[in-house]
Amino acid sequence: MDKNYDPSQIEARWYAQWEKNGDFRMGMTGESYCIMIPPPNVTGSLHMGHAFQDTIMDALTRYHRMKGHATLWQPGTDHAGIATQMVVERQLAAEGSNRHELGRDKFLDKVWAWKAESGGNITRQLRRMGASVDWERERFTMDAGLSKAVTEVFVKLHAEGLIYRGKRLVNWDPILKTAVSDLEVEAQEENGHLWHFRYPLSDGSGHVTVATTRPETMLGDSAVAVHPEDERYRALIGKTVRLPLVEREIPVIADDYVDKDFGTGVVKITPAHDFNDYEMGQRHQLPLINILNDDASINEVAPEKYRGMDRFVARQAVVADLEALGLLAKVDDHTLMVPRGDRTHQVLEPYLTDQWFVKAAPLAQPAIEAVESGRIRFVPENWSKTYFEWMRNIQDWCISRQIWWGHRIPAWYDDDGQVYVGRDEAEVRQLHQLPADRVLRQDEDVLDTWFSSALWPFSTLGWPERTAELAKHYPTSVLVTGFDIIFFWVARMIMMGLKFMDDVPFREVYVHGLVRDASGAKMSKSKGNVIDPLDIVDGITLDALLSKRTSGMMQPQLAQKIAQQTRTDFPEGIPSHGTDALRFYFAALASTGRDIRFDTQRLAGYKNFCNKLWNAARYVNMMVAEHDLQAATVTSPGIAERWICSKMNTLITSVNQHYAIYRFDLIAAELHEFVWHHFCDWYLELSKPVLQHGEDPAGQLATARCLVSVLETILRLLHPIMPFITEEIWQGIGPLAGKSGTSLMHQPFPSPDADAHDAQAEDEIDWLQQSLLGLRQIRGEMDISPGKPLDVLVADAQAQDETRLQKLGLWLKALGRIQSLSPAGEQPPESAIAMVGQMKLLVPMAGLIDKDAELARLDKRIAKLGKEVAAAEAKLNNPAFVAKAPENVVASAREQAERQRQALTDLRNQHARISAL
RNA sequence: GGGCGGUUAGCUCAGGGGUAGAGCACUGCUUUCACACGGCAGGGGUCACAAGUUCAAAUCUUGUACCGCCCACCA
Repeated sequence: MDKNYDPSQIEARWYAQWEKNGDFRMGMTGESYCIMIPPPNVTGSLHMGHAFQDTIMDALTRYHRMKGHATLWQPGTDHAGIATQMVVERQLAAEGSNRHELGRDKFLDKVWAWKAESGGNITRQLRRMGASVDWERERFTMDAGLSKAVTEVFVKLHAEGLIYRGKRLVNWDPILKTAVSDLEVEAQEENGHLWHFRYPLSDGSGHVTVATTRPETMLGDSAVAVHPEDERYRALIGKTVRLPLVEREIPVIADDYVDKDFGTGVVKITPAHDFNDYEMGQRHQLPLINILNDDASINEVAPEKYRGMDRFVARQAVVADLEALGLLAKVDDHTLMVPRGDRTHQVLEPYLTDQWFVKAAPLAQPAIEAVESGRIRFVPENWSKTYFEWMRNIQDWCISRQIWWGHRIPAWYDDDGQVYVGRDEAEVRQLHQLPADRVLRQDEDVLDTWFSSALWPFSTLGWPERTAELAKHYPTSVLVTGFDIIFFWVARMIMMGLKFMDDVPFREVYVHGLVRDASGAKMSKSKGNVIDPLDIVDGITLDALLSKRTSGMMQPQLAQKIAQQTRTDFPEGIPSHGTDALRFYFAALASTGRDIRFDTQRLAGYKNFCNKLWNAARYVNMMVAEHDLQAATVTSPGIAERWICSKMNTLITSVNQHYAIYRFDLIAAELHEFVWHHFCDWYLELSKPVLQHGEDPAGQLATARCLVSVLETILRLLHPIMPFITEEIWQGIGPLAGKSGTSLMHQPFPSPDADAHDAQAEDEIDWLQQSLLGLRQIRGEMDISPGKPLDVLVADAQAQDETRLQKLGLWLKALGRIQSLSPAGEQPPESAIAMVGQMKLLVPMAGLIDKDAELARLDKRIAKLGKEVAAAEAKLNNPAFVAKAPENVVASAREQAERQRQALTDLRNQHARISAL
């Protein structure tokens, strides 16, 4: 083995090997453990969020695979309708073309070509992360099979009246010229104005003043509303006003939606361009006056002057014209929530169009019950509240999109405008007995991408066919996802799963946090703070990082600032850390639900951890090389072996428990603690005197065997989180431990063994550690060089101490660099003392220790202990404590106080003796 | 307006009624034959604030402040 751990070397080899051997293949026998990957955008690339999420899913999958479960981690990608179409349209724009020029079929060819070109990117990156997905089962939401599932679901829901078509007010993106769902609207607080306009009463008796944040919509007003109990305006109800500029007579109506205290208490009503006004329009049978074209310019319904103007241009014109007429009462600054599209970031307009909707409430009800009853459990639990909140107020879901890339809606129209829904045109004709000469046109629209994603847990398993894998792996075990798509995806999968599979799609939903940058900001391309996980893995030079962050920007003016920040944050670029270190880092930070602030220093710490493990393995390999581990010789474990096995058993129990509750942070912390401190700092050190200087061949063999077996167990424990380094080391260590098999990933995950618990061994090694700690403190604080051999005297040794000195003397001497260890006798020389229970270890001061230094050391200890004794006594002197606290608490407080008092007395005596010198 | 988080050592985070923990950073010693990406020892926190419950509160209750997120129709 090389002296230094080099991840790039190791990681390059193993993934290809595993994949070639079919190691990730779906299991079909035994208990199912199945995770569906949240399908990333097929043309996208891996970001930190993916890397984090994939680490968790891979750790779970590998853990359960090693547990012997029939695992399936189902991979695949999403066609991401709007996002992908936008990318290709941008490419066309760069070529000076557009999709309309190209036509639908040619445009779709282009998209497929782009998918073929860039679609492998994210799956390659997934491989680099070590993801043990079953690539043979990779799916794409636009595959024939999945498309068939989409059609099937659409047709069935439509037949049941759960999908309907209707002219409704929807959120309209005037750039994309498509409807989007409520969820795709991002409301942003922005500074705007509140304009107050006077609308003259038709009878000439005056005017009412209305307030609006969108003046141009007044062109489509069809009423003015007041609160029915508003004294000020009671007399106006039923009258009409003359809408300025348009010169239309519109009624003054009463509706208790109006807030008397906001603005003037009079609201202009524009049913075709505002969701509330739409509702009110329905209640009062007001006409819907649509004044916008699909690009949000003013249409021919408005007065001629405004036609063709963009909405914002029209806004200024309307304000100017009203002002000229003396009808502008005032303008206030006003902050308002502006709805913007999550893709284009443009202001969306409520717009009246024909769209397809899913009737959500009937589907939501069982989905709510599934979580209430615990058939689906959120981790952490509090996310269920968010889920309930949304589901109980769910609105119908607009599923049609006026774009080209996606699943075409399976509906056909004849020339009379009749709509027929069916699996294909032939079925439609047959079902409705349409004559062959009846011309049918398929609906131009495609479905919302999330419609197909909602079917992912069963469409990927072959539904609507009743496949064996569907029977085996549905419902899946857990969904691992971010909170941002609970509504978009999680809720909808639950609704669709219950509807079409009659069972939940997954039993648990593990909701992880967001990966943020070092200062806590969300990573985004426009902020230039994105870190590509693979740059952490492989490393990247500053120049490459700079060009990555500043090229292809939507806002090139930010490039300089981003470059500057990047130079500050990563003056030397980013060194290579390897996949295993990054994965371990993610695991260590994955405490439930909390966001991760990316911290390169902590990450570097885990790279060091890999190096530590690597070198521990080198040591083990070297030390056991000369022993025949497979020899028939029967050995019995020594005290150190019993100790490390006992500790390891505790670890195994804990790790298994923590997997069950998704506490990867605790798993990582405990593994780190065990490997570094228990195994390397202590057990490897304890093994050295035995193997190097011991004269007991059986003991040496026992030690060698234990080194190998503990290391081999460590590798199995670490493997789900750090697959590469563990596999690499295991290839050498596994056989030494008597294990056979081509890969560590199929070895059994360690399970606890009650017999391994050994309180006596733990007590004895603890005694040894206390003794060594005491001596090292003296060395440290007295500036005695670590290599300087000591002569140590022992005083006040109890019977137990004597036994332990016998038993553990070899290690005490070797690890403490003690050249002689002897009884102190009646009149010991003045010494620095280390106390281990009653026993005292004396390091004679002569020639070694400075009197003042020792006094200072004692002062420090006395002060510290004195405080503790005072606190303990105060507690025990409190009668309420003694009377009311549980007996065992009082008893242990007494015991501890007694020990501390004794130790304090010893220290004071020692201080007095040294002072007297 | 409603809901959910967070506030613990310089930094990143665990802990969650019984005398404060980790990693990194810091200080001193240390290149001894697994590892200097290392070893040994050490310093460092009135656990945001206030009141309450309790023998005992960083931990439970209530309130306050600040930070963050989600949802919501006030024109």
